[in-house]
Amino acid sequence: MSQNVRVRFAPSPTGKLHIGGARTAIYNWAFARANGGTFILRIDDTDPTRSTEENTQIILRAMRWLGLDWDEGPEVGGAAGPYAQTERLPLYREAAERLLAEGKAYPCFCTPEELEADRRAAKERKDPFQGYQRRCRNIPADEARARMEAGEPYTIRIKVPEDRGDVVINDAVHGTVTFAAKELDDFVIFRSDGTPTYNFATVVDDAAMGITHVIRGDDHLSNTPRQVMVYEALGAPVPVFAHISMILGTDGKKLSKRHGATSVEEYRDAGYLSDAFVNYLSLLGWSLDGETTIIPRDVLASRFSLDRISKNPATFDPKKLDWMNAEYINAMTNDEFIEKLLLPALVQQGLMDADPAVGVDGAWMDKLAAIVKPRTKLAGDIAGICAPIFATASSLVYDEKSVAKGLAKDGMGTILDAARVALGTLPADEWEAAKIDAALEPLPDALELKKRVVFQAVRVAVCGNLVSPPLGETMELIGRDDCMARIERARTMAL
RNA sequence: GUCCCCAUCGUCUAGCGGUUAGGACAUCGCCCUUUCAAGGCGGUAACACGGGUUCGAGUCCCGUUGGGGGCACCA
Repeated sequence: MSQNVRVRFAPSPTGKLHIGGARTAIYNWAFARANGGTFILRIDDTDPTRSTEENTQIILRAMRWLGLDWDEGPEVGGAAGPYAQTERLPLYREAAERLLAEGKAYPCFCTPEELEADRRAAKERKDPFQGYQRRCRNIPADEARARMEAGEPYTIRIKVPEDRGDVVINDAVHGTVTFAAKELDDFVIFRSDGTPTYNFATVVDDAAMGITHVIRGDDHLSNTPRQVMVYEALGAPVPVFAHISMILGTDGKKLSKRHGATSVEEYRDAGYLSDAFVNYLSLLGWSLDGETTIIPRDVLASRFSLDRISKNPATFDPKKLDWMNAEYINAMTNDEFIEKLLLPALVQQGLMDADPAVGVDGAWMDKLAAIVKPRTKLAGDIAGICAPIFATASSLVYDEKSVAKGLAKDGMGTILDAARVALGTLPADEWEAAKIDAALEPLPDALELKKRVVFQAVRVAVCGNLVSPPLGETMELIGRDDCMARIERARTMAL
């Protein structure tokens, strides 16, 4: 890539940043980074009725969370600004007037009704060409000017050159795509209300901003020949296109609200790690080598390439995302885990003082992290795992089913009594996992019961649940006195 | 309707004329184990269909079927 790569992500602030948009942003960003290029963020808000400032902020926030830093765009500025289309209106007008003056575009006075009638007629006579019938294309220039000056409403249409042959697009992912010349339409570039249409504004901007590669969704592929017409009329070089396939829901249908979470912020709030999320999304339609699945963002930023983008539409698989998130969590050091996930979760649950300096025993915290980390798939799991540990003998919530299955049975009281005695021999300063385990270890034989039954009973007594992290570790963290008190309390539930 | 795109395990994909069709998620089994995780080992599972081209086709060509997208004074 010898030229200076300039790419852009240009979302419309008509909604939140969704998964598909996020992936497009990631690809653009990664491509720029891998080629020492410039990544531009532009807000395509030419549709004032659906665009909102609030959505723009949501998108910027999502981009920051994803860690996709832009070199030019809102808040950082740049030489090619401004970076919101509503602030570039004069540029579009200027460009349209130039095309008008050069005879590369013309005013169209057709009313919506006339156009609709033409469309219907074309459909009825099964005309292979269903586009604009070019009624106004040959109105003499002076007549057109007179009607415009008289205040007659008009749109501006691009004039597809008579001799323009087929439009051949060389797409970086699809290869050569040909659109027949007869399909080309004199489409509207300026509305009668004086605003530019998307296909025009985008090209004017991309040309003005020197965009070299347009990486965007497949849904724009059919628009591309139209846009090529604009580039040519403008006399601007046509960029390289890379059309990436859509992301589908688990049912193979286009991703929508009914597939559950579709916006980036929902994933952020659900407790996914930005790194894992970006890694997962980058692999939806791209591969490094077909083998590697864990791809840290710095590798993505150095190894991303257009030629390894897949043509297939991809189905979003939440299960794999979950796995990847757990993978990233597990790869964290204990300290990282404590700082980024454990502490914040505990503080949020009110289990810990907001001031991290208060009441945190480093060694204790490290042991907690060691048992919580491998059990955490999502940040949201932490509170549930920690709850029994942070409870007290009186506040601990006993799970009904667990009590019924593991505690409220004949002979269980005997187990608790034996456990209390065994643990009672352990001095407070020797209350550690290995010694707790050792103290409990002879019980099954002594009581002539299965290991499982014995430990189940103690587990439910101490943790309130049949499921918990390893007993010894857990009991060490809970502390001697509280464990004894819990067993005491549980004794009343056992028979 | 018309134009364009797409087609390998359930899912994401590797493959770029000769492979026991590879990896990952999911799933199943085993090991570890006092429960749950984590980890280790192993299994099930795919070239949509039909024609060509070729000594040889998952790979190239055509068609069919099936999905998706565009065809607006929406982006």
